[in-house]
Amino acid sequence: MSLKHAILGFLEFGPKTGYDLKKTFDRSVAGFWPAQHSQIYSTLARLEQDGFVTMRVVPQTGKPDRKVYTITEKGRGEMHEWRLGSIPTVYPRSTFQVQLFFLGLLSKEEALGVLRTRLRCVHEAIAEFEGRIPEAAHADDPPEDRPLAFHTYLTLDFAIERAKFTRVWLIDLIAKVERGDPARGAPAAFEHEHRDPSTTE
Amino acid sequence: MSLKHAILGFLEFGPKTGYDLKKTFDRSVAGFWPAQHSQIYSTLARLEQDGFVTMRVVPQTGKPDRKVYTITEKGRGEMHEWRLGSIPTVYPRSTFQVQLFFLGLLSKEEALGVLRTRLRCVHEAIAEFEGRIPEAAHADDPPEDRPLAFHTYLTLDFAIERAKFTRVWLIDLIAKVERGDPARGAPAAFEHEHRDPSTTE
DNA sequence: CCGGCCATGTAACAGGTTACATGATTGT
DNA sequence: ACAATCATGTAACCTGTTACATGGCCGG
Repeated sequence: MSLKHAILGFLEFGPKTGYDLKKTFDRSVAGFWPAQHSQIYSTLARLEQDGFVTMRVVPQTGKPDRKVYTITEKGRGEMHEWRLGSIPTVYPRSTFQVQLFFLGLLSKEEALGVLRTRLRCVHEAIAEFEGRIPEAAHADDPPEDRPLAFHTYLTLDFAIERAKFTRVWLIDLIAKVERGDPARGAPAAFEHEHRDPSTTE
Repeated sequence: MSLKHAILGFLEFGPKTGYDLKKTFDRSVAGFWPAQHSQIYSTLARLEQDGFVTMRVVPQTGKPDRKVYTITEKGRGEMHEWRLGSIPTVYPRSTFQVQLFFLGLLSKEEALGVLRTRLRCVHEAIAEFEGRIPEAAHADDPPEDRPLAFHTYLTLDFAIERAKFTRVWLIDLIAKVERGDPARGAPAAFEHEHRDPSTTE
């Protein structure tokens, strides 16, 4: 359960409300761990019950009262352990790979269409990530979040480089399909123009 | 919802029972779309209700009866559309990146420890994937699944190459941290030996 | 006047995980 | 004797998504 630890991680930099946390999430880890405010609020409640954080109400006039959460020593301990612990390598579900897997019953032209569309998406993603670098490299408004800047940059860099890798891999695959040469062991998967029900069943 | 389409995709190669499907999943897409048998059975029931598949009971003696599911024309249509459609680029949640993000409050040595552990995991993953290539390249037992071999290989190749990319990226990061030179914009995140609560709050 | 910001939640739902449950046959 | 294979499911649970709900203040 990573949401719990992400929240604890942010609270290590200073007390925050659920609302603050939502903004912090959106500014930093949303790319690989998005969180709805509804989920943040309910997780905070559970963290308080479990003694990882404490809450104090700060009354306001005109606006709803703020519920400010502060991480406890127990919370810091939990977070420290989690940080050091090796995380079981879980392979995230990938719709892209499922689509790739079932591309076989398409004609060569159809398959190329899908792959090229995908390539454009990856391209756009790279551009979007790169556009976020300047903003990420500089300190954000709340001064207590400033140490986050480097890590936002770090994960952004990872995302960009990985997307670039995906791009070359896709370009490579497209070239192979275009040549009608899907490398080793291919049972002529991209050969036939259209599936013939009588042969596949 | 990709499970639905993965099931339809497999049924395009021929009628199958839920049990067969579970095995097919484990042999092919489990790396990026695992499925429990409980989930497969309930999804099949819904697919039948929606008219994407039909079911007929094949009685057996000594064993439980088989419920054999066959894809309908409607099901093929749905699958064909899904295959052609561009899938919204969803960034899967990544615990690894969350851990990376919150590495900052560790000492340099601790951080290096975590990164090196991670590197070993990636290393092992590569070895495991590569070990699966020969098995994937050859036809599987059920003859109607033979066309799956190439696509199993394709997605396996993607997984391997991506893991190799991750390996290089990690090695690079480790080197940077060792040099104490975390590149551009780093606010000395790996500098301090241990967090000092009074300075972070 | 309207939309957005502040700030909190609740509730229904969808998807996925884990455990429980049955029971004969076949192989070691 | 014991475990695995065949073959089906149910039920509780956890995580995450979407929509509903409130209400004052501020800027254009």
